[in-house]
Amino acid sequence: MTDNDARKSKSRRTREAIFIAARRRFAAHGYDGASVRDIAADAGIDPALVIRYFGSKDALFAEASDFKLDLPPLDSKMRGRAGEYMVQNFLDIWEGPDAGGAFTVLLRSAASNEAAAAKLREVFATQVIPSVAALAGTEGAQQRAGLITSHMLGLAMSRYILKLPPVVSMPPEMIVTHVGRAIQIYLDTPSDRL
Amino acid sequence: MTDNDARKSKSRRTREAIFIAARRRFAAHGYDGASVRDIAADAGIDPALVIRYFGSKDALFAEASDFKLDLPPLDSKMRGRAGEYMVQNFLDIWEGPDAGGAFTVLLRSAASNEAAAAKLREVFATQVIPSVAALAGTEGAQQRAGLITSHMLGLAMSRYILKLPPVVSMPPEMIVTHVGRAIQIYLDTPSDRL
DNA sequence: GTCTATAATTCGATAGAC
DNA sequence: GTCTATCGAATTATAGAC
Repeated sequence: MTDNDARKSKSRRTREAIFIAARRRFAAHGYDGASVRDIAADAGIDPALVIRYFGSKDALFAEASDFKLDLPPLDSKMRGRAGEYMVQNFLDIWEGPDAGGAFTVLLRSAASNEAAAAKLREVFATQVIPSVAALAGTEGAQQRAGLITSHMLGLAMSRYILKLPPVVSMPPEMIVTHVGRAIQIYLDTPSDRL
Repeated sequence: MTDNDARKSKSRRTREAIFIAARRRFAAHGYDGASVRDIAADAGIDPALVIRYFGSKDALFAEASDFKLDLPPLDSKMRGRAGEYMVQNFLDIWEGPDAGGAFTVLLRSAASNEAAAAKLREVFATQVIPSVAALAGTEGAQQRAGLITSHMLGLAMSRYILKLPPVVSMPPEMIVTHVGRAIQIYLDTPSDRL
């Protein structure tokens, strides 16, 4: 390993440290509540380096909140249990191995930051609606997706952001069962009854 | 009307102007996004007066976000349609004559402001849970209220905060019908199946 | 590649004249 | 009762030494 490689490697690790600290700070306190100084302190480096590596706080936020929902392909043969499946997948995003991730960053900030809200709308339009359309047909897919998202986002708000005690202590299986059933109804409602 | 009365009256009107401007600013931009200077500019007065009348920005926020859900009494004789009734009532809070009110202030700020989140939890505990308990019995009332709130808050987030296009353009009757049915199921589920 | 020092704003809050 | 002037702290971002 040459000196050049060593430097490059250290540079990459510094950038990574900043990125991880930023995602955690943004997730915990939102865009406004997380300062560049705080992020730098968490990462153990100087605040100036944050700007040097990412250009601006906005650019860092954009990168920290960029993510794919990664909805697994839901074909029509699993129709009957798609609701439960979607809720389980949603819980995995929040509570799985890489929790505290970009989704928390986005939702927490979106309420008072227009850029974050716009990105959330984009995720909805490009990832949620097509996924619902693939499952229940294109007709009424926007309304179905809207109703489903209304429930899912509220679940995330209640459980992870506001931390309403009864929702926090609810076991995952209970959430999957009940919310899954509600989602299933939204998927099964005939288009002409929407 | 004496000089004293006139002064008092003007004082009251100034305070009112500050309060209205504050509620609108907080509702539109959240706690952090609304500065005392902005609020004063909207009210057409000097920033120092905001502090003079309310003591601090925190105190002003507390007053602007204080509200009662004012859930109408739901007795058990309207059981079958309670879900739709609750959703209609919820829509009225947001879209009725005094929209842009304290609820918007609270929800928008709660995502990144712990004080606002705490107040929202208090509203949930002291107003939502008892109302659900009166309707469906005390057994499992917390879980029922949690599931119902998960849907309602998500609806508010989608329609009023994030403004997801399909949810924004959804006619109220459609929301009442579909979300009302989901709420109804949460109310009707037997306690031993929760 | 990293840090010190600081510029340029913006914030909430205060003191005191009128 | 209202405003002018300003303080002290915090913010993002930059310039330049090492």
